Amino acid sequence: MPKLGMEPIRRAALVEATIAEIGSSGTLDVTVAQIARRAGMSSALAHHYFGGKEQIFLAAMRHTLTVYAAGVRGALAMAKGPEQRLEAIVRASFATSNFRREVVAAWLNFYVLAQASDDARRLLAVYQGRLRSNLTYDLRPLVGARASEVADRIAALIDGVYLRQTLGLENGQGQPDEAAAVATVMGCLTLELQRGTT
Amino acid sequence: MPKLGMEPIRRAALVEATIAEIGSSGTLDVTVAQIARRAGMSSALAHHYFGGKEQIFLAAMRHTLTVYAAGVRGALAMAKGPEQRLEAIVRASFATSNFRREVVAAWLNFYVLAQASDDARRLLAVYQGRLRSNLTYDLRPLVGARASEVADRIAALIDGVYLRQTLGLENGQGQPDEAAAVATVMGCLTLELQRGTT
DNA sequence: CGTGTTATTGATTGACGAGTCAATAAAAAA
DNA sequence: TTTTTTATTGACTCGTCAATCAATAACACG
Repeated sequence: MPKLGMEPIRRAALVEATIAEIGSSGTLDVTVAQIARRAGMSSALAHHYFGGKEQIFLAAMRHTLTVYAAGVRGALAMAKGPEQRLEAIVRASFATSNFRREVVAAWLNFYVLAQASDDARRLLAVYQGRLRSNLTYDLRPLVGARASEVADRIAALIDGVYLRQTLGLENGQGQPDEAAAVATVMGCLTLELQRGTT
Repeated sequence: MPKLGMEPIRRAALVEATIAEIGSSGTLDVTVAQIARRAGMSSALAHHYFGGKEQIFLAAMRHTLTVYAAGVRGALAMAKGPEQRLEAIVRASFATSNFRREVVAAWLNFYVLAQASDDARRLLAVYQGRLRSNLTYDLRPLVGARASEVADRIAALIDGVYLRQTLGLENGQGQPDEAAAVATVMGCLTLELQRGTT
């Protein structure tokens, strides 16, 4: 019984199912049929709306990125001063909406895809650019000329903490430890701020 | 014209070819035939010696890990005192033998595989355990109780720097910047050491 | 020499999966 | 009510690829 206006609903369901399926298999080697089944439709319909497997996955990552960006904006909105803003960025990076097992798995696979797909590479560059720019902006008043260098370090550390989550959860169950992740990064950041402009 | 004692030679060739092939495609989606062709043999022979695709890849990573471990041991051998030893570990992590584009690509895919394959997970755990243990051992006299925390941070940073290399090289050519990588990690480490036991 | 062992491959099998298409069904528009 | 548009799927095509196998060739050894 086809109802109208299904497209956005189907798309959203597929995006969600894609993340879930990658999270549960760990791999990008998920069949369109699997994703579609989880989203409650036939694989033909998935192809109909997205065109192809890679496009489904890119849409999923675009969505993840959007959620992440919104989180950062939200956290920044209520931060006062550079220090608080920096902490807001870090906290947002590990906020529960992004820092779930499935999402982390998707990120990891996204990095892999970025090596082969130009579209994925561009998308990833957007994320990295934004993060870097956000960090540098608020680091400038605190560490001056070192802002750029420190931003790189913090960004790498954030990515590294993500990366380690994928394995830390040996079991396959359980969610990442948000507080520990924030502490790890903030520890480094604090030291950098104490050092200041040198 | 079959010559005897080919097995070790073939195995080595396949291991090397695997890294190269993954490096050039970026993906783990490399066919056994591709690897075998690059190694100068038929795919049947590759199966003959290794049994299956995953085993070929695991052998390649085991080899990479061995080379890495040897590098660390070598660097440690000529380091005097904890500070020098720590720097040796960091430098070895980014030594040219490990820190090549293809090898980094292989690492990345290895992390992905570790989510799905128990063998890969175990192997990765070995690496992480060794790194952590090496770092903690030499951090203890310098930062005392914080050793464990700092080791985690440094290890995450190292992994993060690796991760970022995969994308930094937008072109697909060019090799990672060893000096910059070392500087990034040592910068953090230096701050931690300055802070000392607090 | 035979006989067994190691090396090697072309050809084949069997499975799986992406993407297409024609057909069906319901709602909306005319 | 006919017609068009949107939704939806089962069935099919076409490739690809891992893995197997039977066959061939050279060497070692008694």
